[in-house]
Amino acid sequence: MGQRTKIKALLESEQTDIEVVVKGWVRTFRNNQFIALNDGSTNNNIQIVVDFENTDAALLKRITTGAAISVTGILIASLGKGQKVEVKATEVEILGDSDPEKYPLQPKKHSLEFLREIAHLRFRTNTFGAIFRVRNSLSFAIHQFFQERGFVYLHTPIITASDAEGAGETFHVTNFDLANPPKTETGEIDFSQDFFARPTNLTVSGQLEGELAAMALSDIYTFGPTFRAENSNTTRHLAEFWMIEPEMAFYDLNDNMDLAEALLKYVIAYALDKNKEDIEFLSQRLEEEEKQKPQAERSEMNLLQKLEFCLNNDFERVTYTEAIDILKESTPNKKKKFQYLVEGWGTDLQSEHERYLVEKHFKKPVILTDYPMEIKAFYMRQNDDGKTVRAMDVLFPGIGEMIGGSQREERLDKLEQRMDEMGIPKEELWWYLDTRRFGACPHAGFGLGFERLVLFVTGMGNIRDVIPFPRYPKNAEF
RNA sequence: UCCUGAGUAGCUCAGCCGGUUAGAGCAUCUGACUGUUAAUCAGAGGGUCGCUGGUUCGAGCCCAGCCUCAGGAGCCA
Repeated sequence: MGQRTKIKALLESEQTDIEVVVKGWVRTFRNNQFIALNDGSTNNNIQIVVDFENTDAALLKRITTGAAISVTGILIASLGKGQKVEVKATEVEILGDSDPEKYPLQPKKHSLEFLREIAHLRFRTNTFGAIFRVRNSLSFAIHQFFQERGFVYLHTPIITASDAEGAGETFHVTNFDLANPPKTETGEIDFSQDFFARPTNLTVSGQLEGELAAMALSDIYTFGPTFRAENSNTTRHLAEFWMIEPEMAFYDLNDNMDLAEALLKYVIAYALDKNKEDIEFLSQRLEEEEKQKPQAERSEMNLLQKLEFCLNNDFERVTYTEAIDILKESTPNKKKKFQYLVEGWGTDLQSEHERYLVEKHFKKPVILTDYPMEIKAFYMRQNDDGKTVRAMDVLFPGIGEMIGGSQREERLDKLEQRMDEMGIPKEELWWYLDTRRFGACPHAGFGLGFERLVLFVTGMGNIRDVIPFPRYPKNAEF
């Protein structure tokens, strides 16, 4: 018995009439003789032809949807239509049975909601096979992009003590017996007896630590899990998600934007090249889904066209102030179609405003910059006008904010002043402020939400479908 | 957390104005057929109508509370 060959290689094989061994999971078994077999190497199945008249009936009965089998046979040019090659089986071995009365996946369309409930099995569907192969490629491409440019991959801590970053609600980390935690004399929980001798939580961002490393290594990036305990119930938020956070010394905001745009284009192009078939499958899947919708709600471009369009056009770069002017003069604002009307300068943009700018006005990715200081984080570099900061948000159609970043405030006095104003405890972040005391330099960085990127490239509608086992309020199954 | 909608067979869904034994397609099982493409044909089995309580002679249907899911909003990546 020879080595097993993956189905992707078999389907691409130039040679036929050779003996092969294939292993995989049965998708369908038609007519008591045709097995559609898949091993995840490609979305396409290989057809196994069983000589049912000379095969034990008890064995045939065990070839059911979901069963794991090993097939030895001859790879031949297919005698039927619909596929180029097929495997004429000489031996079929059942590696793992799959009780058809209990196996939940059927050879038919299932709703994404149902598949979410059986996330441990949804890998076995065409859609999720494609999604996770694309996710893999995007992940690899991100490393390749940064490695080609001399960035250092930095592992920032998952457990942090500072709760001062203001990036959101945190999950606490402790080894206390929660039913009976040590108390101080005044009746409060005594964290001095906890594992780290202080309150700790899961990271909400590796940025502050990333900045420390950039102040020596020049260009670094992180790519790791991030945790937010916000009670967010949307199609674009998770409690546990993966984030890419590059941080570059001697970069200003323009350099930052250039890098962000280059990164996104690089990884999208990479996935289009490596996962053409998967993305084509997802594109077709979307088109069929769209046929259910009324004409007016269908998108103008299919998924492939959207991705190509994104590659071939410069992202629009607009300041917050310019964006407000555009929105003020926009038809939906004048006709009072917006739920939140745009009247003055200074408030944050609502989802509907971002969507109007990206999907209706510019019709391409938009980078908004120079937001009002009041609505942005303390570490963003202040502009000379005294009211805006060098922030940037990269907005994508259908997704909203894909990237959030800024040039960082490197001037100690400005930074401390802002921390005081916003009530950020300077003592806790002494180590962060030290970088401004010793060899401070202009620098910038951003955070890219990995699942939002996967969402865009796969064309999926819910972020819970582009991560293997999503964590969100009231859900940590699997 | 807020707004809207939904929860009926393994899956997708229908179920009239509150009225007899709750239906269909697919899946499953049995049989037939055997170059099929989510095979086809015939037959069969399969239900705590999300949960709890209430109204009523009678509730899948009406009311209240709760749970879960979806979409939108907020928080953000």
